[in-house]
Amino acid sequence: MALAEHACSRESAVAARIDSAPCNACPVRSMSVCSALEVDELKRLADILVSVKVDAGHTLFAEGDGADTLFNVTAGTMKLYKLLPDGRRQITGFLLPGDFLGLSINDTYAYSAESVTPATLCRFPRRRLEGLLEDYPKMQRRLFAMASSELAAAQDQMLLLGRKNAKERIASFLLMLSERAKRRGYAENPVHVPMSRSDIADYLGLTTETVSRTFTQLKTSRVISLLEGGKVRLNDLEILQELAEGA
Amino acid sequence: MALAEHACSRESAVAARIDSAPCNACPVRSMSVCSALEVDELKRLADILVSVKVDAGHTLFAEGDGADTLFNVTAGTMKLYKLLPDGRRQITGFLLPGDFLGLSINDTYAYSAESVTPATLCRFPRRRLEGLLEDYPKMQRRLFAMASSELAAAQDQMLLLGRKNAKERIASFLLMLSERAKRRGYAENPVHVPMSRSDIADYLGLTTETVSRTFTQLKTSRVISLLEGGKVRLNDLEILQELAEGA
DNA sequence: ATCGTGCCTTGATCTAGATCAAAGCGAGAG
DNA sequence: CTCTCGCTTTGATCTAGATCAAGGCACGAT
Repeated sequence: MALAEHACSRESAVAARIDSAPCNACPVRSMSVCSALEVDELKRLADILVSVKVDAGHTLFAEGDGADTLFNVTAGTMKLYKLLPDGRRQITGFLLPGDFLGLSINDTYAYSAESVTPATLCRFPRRRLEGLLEDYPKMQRRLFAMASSELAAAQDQMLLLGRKNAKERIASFLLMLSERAKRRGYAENPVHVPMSRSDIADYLGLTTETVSRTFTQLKTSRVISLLEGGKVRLNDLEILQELAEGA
Repeated sequence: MALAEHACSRESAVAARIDSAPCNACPVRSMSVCSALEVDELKRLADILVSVKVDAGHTLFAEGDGADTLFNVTAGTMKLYKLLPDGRRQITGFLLPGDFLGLSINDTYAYSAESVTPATLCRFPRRRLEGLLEDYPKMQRRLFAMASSELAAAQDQMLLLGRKNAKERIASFLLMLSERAKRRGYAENPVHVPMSRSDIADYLGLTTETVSRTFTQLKTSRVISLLEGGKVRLNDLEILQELAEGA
């Protein structure tokens, strides 16, 4: 029996305590921290989590907020970003189902989190999840592995932001989206690109205009095709790969 | 009794099995993974590590090499970097004593590691360290905390690379170095800047010329002073902070 | 001492991408 | 059906920082 409530400090979100055997049927179980746990252990996880549904454009939390909840994306796409005082924005990552968010060193979030599409997430009280990590070292290890691969992705992104030109950035971005979709079992070619030009720009350190022009260039040179509903067909993976590395 | 040997596949490095009670006296014990262990537990760590000394400019390992060793910096400064096929380089981080390197998701390094100054490191066989992590969950947790804070630093760096201008980048860089030095108990103001202009450029996504000009500008406006031996005095932290955030 | 060989700095010019400006275009509201 | 409003595309111009080009300076080797 699900009960609706107001979930977050910001705007409205619908939260529902999971009825029964929740995690077992979870579509992202195999992708996330949960994959570290056995069926019976999952019960303890289910006990501390609440499922949250949000509309597109919902701010889950903002940089500097007290970081007492962690989340796991189960459906939809989220974006994480940082702002400079004058409003310049850097999106540090897009999250897909299975991704974790909310980790922080001190006790405040180091970035803001907002949904790109309608999304659902599992919400965990930080303290209680930490308790679980103490009891289940394999879960701790799994979380460490996830953080490590995020770190590797962050280093790739530094190379992109520091040294690649606009075309290389867009090519890399499309390949990355396609690769991630594939590993989660979604369509990898036509790849779904749900975020706006302006989000892409803020992720790649460009402007909307440059992103738009570069998409047009790639389309004109037949390397990609822009389809309906935010889908992009990658017509020549090989060329795209070369473009991405500037070879 | 120390025995010298050739350590790495690349160039020569001097490795020495530690004689006795090694970690106890280690200058960076409190800063690194080791801080998670008690004196008696440290013995097991000491058993699997070898101390390595390298000259400045020594390549410890290269991107793509088999990642079967991990390192902990005990003295000196290291740099990690990624290369594009045409030689463009992005330095993804500078490591100070206490920092860990060598983590990888698959079994190859995702970046190259080279010493900026003469350095000493502890070298661990990956398998055996992983064994230790299984036995000591608190060490696992400590490593996770270190990875998390590296991740947070990487996100800051994305903001810098994606959205800050040259002056903001240099100001941020100097403040970051000073802050890190402070937390490790080194001099924070005149701050030691051991890396070349070209390394700084490749870390900040600029060219040597721009780095040099920007240092000159900051010097001319009396915000910093360039001292002997790669030291930089930060004359006005407040202004520097404002410059860094573009306020 | 003198010579090189790498840095580092400074100057002149160029350019990729930003900025400024103005149409298209499309989905939801009325 | 038509009107908006927000997003996207395209065009014209501008500029921060890259690139090209000399010198200057310091330190190790001869």
